[in-house]
Amino acid sequence: MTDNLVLNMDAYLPLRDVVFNTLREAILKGDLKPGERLMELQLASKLGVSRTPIREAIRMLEQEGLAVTVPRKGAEVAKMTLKDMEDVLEIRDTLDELAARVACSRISEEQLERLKQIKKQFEDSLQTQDVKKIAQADVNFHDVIYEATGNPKLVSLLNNLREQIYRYRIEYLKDASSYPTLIKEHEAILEALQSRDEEKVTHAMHEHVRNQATAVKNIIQQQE
Amino acid sequence: MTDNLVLNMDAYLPLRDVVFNTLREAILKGDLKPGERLMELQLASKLGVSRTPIREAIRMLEQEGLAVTVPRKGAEVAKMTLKDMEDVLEIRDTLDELAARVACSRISEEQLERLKQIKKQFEDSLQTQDVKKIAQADVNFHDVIYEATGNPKLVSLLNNLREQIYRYRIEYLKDASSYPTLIKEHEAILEALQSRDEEKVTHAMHEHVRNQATAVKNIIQQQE
DNA sequence: ACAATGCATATTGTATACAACATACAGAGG
DNA sequence: CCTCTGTATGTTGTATACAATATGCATTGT
Repeated sequence: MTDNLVLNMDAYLPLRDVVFNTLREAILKGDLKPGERLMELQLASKLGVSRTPIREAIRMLEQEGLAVTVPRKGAEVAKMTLKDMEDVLEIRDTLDELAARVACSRISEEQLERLKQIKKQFEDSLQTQDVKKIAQADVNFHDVIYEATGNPKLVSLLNNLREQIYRYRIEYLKDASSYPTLIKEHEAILEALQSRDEEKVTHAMHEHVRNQATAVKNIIQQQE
Repeated sequence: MTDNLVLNMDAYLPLRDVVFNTLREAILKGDLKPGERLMELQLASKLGVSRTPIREAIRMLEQEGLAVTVPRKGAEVAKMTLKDMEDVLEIRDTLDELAARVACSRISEEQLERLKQIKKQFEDSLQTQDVKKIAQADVNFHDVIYEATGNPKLVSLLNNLREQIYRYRIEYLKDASSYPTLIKEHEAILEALQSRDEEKVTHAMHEHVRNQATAVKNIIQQQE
């Protein structure tokens, strides 16, 4: 029998996951604003499903830190104060450093090659002025490093932390004056990884994240 | 009007939270074993509630990493391989070090005093042979440090990581031969915090966590 | 004997119904 | 005018009903 027709049964996703992804996207893109109420019936009718998958999705968002619910009052999009952001950035700094250090010894030649290409793509994206494209290219760059750690739990933690600052990072990337610095920092990280110099890698990554942290904090303070 | 009768309305907890806590406890205590199926109807009748709160609790456990669900198959208690545990311990090591470093500069005199008392309580608990009591006393010790960071997100992350290794840590604490080392390590951490020596604190904490990590890994290997 | 098929059953996925509670507002009473 | 209370309404909390799918087993055909 020909086994070329194993059409992927991954097509199915429970509605709760569809709803979860949809709401998460909406929150990160800013379509759902911090403090905005997440009313089950309203969301259900808007998304054309019943309350059940909505509720389950909300429970998941809650655990991701993207929503907050008060019993018998309902859920709302999580607000991020400057303090919250500082707390997240403090953790992210440390874990990104860990990821860099671990990746340094575990990254494969093939992954290094891919990182080099993606670094170029990032630089190209800076020309486009398309902020979301730039953000995605940056995400890709760091994802290679994350995956090189071979630690899936670390990867998902870092992705979660990144999510939480996404809204503000987008603002930061609108400022073209920071691009040269970004390029240099990526360069430094790549080179350090290529030479497998743990000291350099962690330092470069720390520098990179710290700069971003400062920028993000400034943006929040401006908004307040 | 007398305002002394503000009896706390916190008495109410949604069933989903009750179920969540119950299941989490059961998983951590080992009453629900890794790989064991979490069937909604069965749990519902056992806990005397309907499927709805059970399902929501499962979604929460899922995000905590304590349960894994396959669509249309159902949820089961997460299995922990040696690799999974190593991944968790790698993260925990780094974050505990971060917590120690941050706490070092932010811990109050009052908290230091409390830490000192709790350290004594821990030492007392070692005499009792009651493993769960010892584990709790150890948790208390570290909790003071966590809270001293003033970073709630870090606290909840560390609690979550601790949860994931709880089952194995219990085994580790059954071995009385490690007690003297534990006492010394706690002592070193406390002293370093009292002298506000960041270098010493992080080193002591790293040492402490690393020892525990090694022990936990040994236990898992024995079990396999 | 064995593979394929169909059927019964168990279980999850989703929708809906009902209950409990919160909120806002109007009206009664002071 | 103010306060309190009752009521109407909206929303969440929980239970249940129904649909779709997975699983195990018996049966059938070869």
